[in-house]
Amino acid sequence: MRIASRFTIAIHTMLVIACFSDVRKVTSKFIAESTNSNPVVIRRILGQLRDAGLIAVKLGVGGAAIIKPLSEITLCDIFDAVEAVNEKFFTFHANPNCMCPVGENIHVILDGHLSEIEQAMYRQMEQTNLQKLLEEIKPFMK
Amino acid sequence: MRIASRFTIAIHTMLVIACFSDVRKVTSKFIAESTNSNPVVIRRILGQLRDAGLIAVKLGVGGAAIIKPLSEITLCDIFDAVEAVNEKFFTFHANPNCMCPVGENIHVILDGHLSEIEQAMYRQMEQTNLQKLLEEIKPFMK
DNA sequence: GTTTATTGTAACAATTGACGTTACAACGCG
DNA sequence: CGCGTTGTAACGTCAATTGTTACAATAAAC
Repeated sequence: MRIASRFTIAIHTMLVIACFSDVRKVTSKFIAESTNSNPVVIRRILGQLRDAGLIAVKLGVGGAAIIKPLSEITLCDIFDAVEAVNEKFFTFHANPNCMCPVGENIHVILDGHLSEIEQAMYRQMEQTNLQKLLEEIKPFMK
Repeated sequence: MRIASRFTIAIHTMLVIACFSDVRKVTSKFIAESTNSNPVVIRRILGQLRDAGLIAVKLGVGGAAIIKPLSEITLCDIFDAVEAVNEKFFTFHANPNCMCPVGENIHVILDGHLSEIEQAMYRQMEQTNLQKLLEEIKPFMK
């Protein structure tokens, strides 16, 4: 099991925008060069970040900017933006046999525990925001 | 992003073994019927659970049994058994551009935070063991 | 010793999702 | 208008998951 690289690319993307958007125009091409990805892939991610209300992207002239205080954007927000929120984190096998006491009750028994695991991950993701990450990068920048 | 159904099938499998192995022979076919899966798929999972030291599988005559105290087998053990342990949980995009201050330092900055998220999930998975799950199922079994 | 059910494993197909790529219409500024 | 850029559709490729068929190896039962 793996979480798609889309997540780390999205974080990287947000940091590039945060670092450069007042200095220069941050286009999908520029971000693609920093992430070693592809402008179209980046535009898809930018679209998701925009739909989540985290950034604004200028049509025509180009360029992305962050439209929320950096300290209020957590890794959780970015994760939710680029990984389908409505999808279940854990995949449950379909139609367990209800003639078996385990199969009949596995959902009732397990759903709560699985949801707690997911929540633990989310709580931790909420602990890190872009402001914090930016402060960790700054010493390397000058 | 999704965690493969292998994980919930493995939990289901362990519960079936725990419930029935002293009453009857628990074969891959029997488990496949309860999970609505396939005997070969189950045998693959049984192999992983065996390699992790959680169960023993009788060759020839058939049948699986748990070889560790139920209270000492957590969802974490099962997760580690069926999801490749050596693999990274988060996929990092390859070769970020080291000519960019963000690309150059993204790994140093992010690795620790990502690892904390992963650990939070693991800590929660350690909170639930098979003994607990079995007690939750028993009322339905009578 | 033969029969029987079962495991372990290889091999393959089907499906899905991620990522990259090409192409192009729409957009907005100079 | 001309230019660079975005948004998006349409594909191709690749890897992982799940299911399936097939079969040798195993061990108990008879």
